[in-house]
Amino acid sequence: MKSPLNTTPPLPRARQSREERRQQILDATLRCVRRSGFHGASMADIAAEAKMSVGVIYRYFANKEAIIEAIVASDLAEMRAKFAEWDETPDDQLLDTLLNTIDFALDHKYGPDKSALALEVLAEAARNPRVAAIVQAADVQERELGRSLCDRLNPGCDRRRLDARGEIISMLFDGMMIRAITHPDIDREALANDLREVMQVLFIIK
Amino acid sequence: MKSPLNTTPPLPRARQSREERRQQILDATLRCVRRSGFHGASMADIAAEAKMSVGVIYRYFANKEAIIEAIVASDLAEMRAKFAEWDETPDDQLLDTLLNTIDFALDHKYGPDKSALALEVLAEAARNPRVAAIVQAADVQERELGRSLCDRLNPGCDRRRLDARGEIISMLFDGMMIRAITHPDIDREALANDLREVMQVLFIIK
Amino acid sequence: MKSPLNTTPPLPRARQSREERRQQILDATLRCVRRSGFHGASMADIAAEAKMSVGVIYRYFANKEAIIEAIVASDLAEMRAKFAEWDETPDDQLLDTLLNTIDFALDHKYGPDKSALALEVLAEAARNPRVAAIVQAADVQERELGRSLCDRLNPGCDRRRLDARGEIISMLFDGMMIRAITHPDIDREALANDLREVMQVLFIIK
Amino acid sequence: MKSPLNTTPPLPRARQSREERRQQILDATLRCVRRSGFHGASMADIAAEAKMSVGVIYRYFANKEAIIEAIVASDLAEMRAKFAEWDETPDDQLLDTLLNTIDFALDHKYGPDKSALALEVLAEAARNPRVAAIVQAADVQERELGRSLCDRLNPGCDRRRLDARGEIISMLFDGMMIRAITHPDIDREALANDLREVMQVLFIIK
DNA sequence: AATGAATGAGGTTTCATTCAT
DNA sequence: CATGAATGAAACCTCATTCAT
Repeated sequence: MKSPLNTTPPLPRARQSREERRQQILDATLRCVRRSGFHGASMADIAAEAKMSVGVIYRYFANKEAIIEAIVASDLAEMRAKFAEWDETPDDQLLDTLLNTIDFALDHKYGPDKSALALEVLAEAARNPRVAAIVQAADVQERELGRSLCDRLNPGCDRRRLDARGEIISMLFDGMMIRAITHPDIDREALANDLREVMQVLFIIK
Repeated sequence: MKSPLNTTPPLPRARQSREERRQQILDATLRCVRRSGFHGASMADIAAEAKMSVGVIYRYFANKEAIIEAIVASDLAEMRAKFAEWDETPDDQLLDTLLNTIDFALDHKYGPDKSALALEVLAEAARNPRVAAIVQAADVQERELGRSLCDRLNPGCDRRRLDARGEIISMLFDGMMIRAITHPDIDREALANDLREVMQVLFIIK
Repeated sequence: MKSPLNTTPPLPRARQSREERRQQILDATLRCVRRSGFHGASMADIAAEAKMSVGVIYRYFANKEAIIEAIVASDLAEMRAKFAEWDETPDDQLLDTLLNTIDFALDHKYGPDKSALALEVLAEAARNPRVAAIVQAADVQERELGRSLCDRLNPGCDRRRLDARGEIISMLFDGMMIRAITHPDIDREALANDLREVMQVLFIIK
Repeated sequence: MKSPLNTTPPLPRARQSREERRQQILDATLRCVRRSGFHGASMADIAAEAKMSVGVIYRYFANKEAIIEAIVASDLAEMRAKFAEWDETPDDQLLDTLLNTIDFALDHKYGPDKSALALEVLAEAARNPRVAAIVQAADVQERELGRSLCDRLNPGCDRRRLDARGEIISMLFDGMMIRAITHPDIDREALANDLREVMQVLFIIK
């Protein structure tokens, strides 16, 4: 012990922890990316937004791509959290819980920022294999979780049909993000009503 | 004044019309954008791909943004052509025709390039108001066409419900483009079967 | 024919040929490198020295390394030219010609710039495998030429000894470049006299 | 005197003396410079190699240049030690001792790292007057020592000739460092044999 | 009209140096 | 004294756009 008198942590620890600093950079990047896209957001922009110097960012991320990957990963983690929540719902409340998610999903996906980021990520994934790998790995997990939900709603159902139905449900939710761009001012109430009806049909196979 | 007085054409007249030239540039850009995205495609790339000099491109488009806008517009025009086709289908064949579109749609949307471009466009639209305007204007038209189709399948149905249902159908087709990225290797046959069932339900309200 | 009246070459050809432009860049780089070394010479410095913009340099060289390699290559080409000259000297004048080279070599190697560049190249070669390859490939040729000269002076001599002697002679001439740095103000006259004596011994084996 | 009043040593006293610390830094720098050259070795690299923080290095050296200068000086000191050794050799063993040095010199100069560093230093000296001054001051001393050796081998010889011969011998040894780069895979045995013969001639004037 | 060489601002990244802790 | 996070200038390189030919 260099100084046993010192009660504060031996390593003087920065004002902010390494993790906080990383998050600060990710938050700033998020704002920039929403404003200008991955390629439009320059490191200088990000640094300014995070109120840091350009150089310091490189102490926390190897390069710009690493920041992007971190954003993608954290964006996907959010969705996984949602699934975890459903996983703990009792069987008899599951269908209702899922149907009630519709309103939440609509608000979420039609939020202007949320979908913009997701589309940015997807466009990037369409070309950047590393991003594609992250996105697809996350989807594998989501499908697994989704399948177990579907299984509980349709006990004994053929797995092939289960998967196909899961895929269709995913299309619907993913499609919302595109509709949020192409038709931002829908009649959300009418849509919610109809969606609930349709979803009920989709969740119960046959 | 180009020189309307000049009756004899001393200049051997452009081998290609202005419109052909524009299209040639757009085609080249499309190939570049699919390969590297809007920002990854440089004017030099485009010029090389179009077998022109960079300078000449600026005689046909004010700047790179203008080319992008033109591409977006032409991409959307393609979809309008599809609707026009359906518009001419007799009532008694309409549902079948639409259901048969599913296979075509799957092949189309799950094609690697197609969705990449669309997502590129949508991500751009999420930020660039001019692109957003183009995309949304196209969607207004598509919805109009879609509504008339839906109306023929569900005579006398409330317009609000019609629109909501149209929205949901759009979500499904749009969602395919995202699924093409996140889950490119689906069991397309099982999916097509299930989709046909689901679509039948979606097309017929109530 | 775009303009049959135009007697000048059909391609309007830049004011300077591509080759001239390349040389202009190499010359500017040479001045910068002598002043500040390979790493000290920035692309901006080179551009300023060549009275060009930074960007144009990249139309002629892929990157800074390529410029360096070109400099290295041209530096080595110079030496090869010297050998070619000796190759055409008749047998009975060869020894005298070589001995007379000593004065030229001293002036050349002790010139302030010449050795600086060579050492820069060698230091780079000591670490950069691509540069090392260029330098060593050139040396293979030089040795071949040197061996044929040595062979003419020592007919029937064992090749192994021939090569060793050639190596020693190379050491002497290469060593001059280092001496030019560590002891720039030698008594060049006394040195030339002694060198002539020594060389005579070196050229004639045994 | 850090604190002569303080009889009890509350601060555990630096484990290493200031000089040891300096040497530690120089050693680390040496390893880094051999690996990547003066410009390639970053302060962070050096700190990591020396297992210190960057900050502490600045307590021992004003800046990076000062470290380099210290390295250059220490590199030259090594050679001086060699001369001192010879200085103590009795006259009747001197020539043999010197000739036996050849094998050592070959191993030393053809070592990959050694010459790389020396060339790095020389290239730097060719541009940086401060480094040039250090290198040249060291050479003055080496020449003095060399002259006294030559004098013992050639008693009563004219100083001008002595110096010239010394210069030529220096060229040979310095040249080895360049040959080590341009022709690293020589037939070292044949070379050693021939060198011994040649050296014998060089050491004895006339 | 067409060319493609030239421009130079702006992109990402590195690194010597400082200084609060 | 030691630390290592922070700074920000400067490095290399790219590219949309212009313009002399």
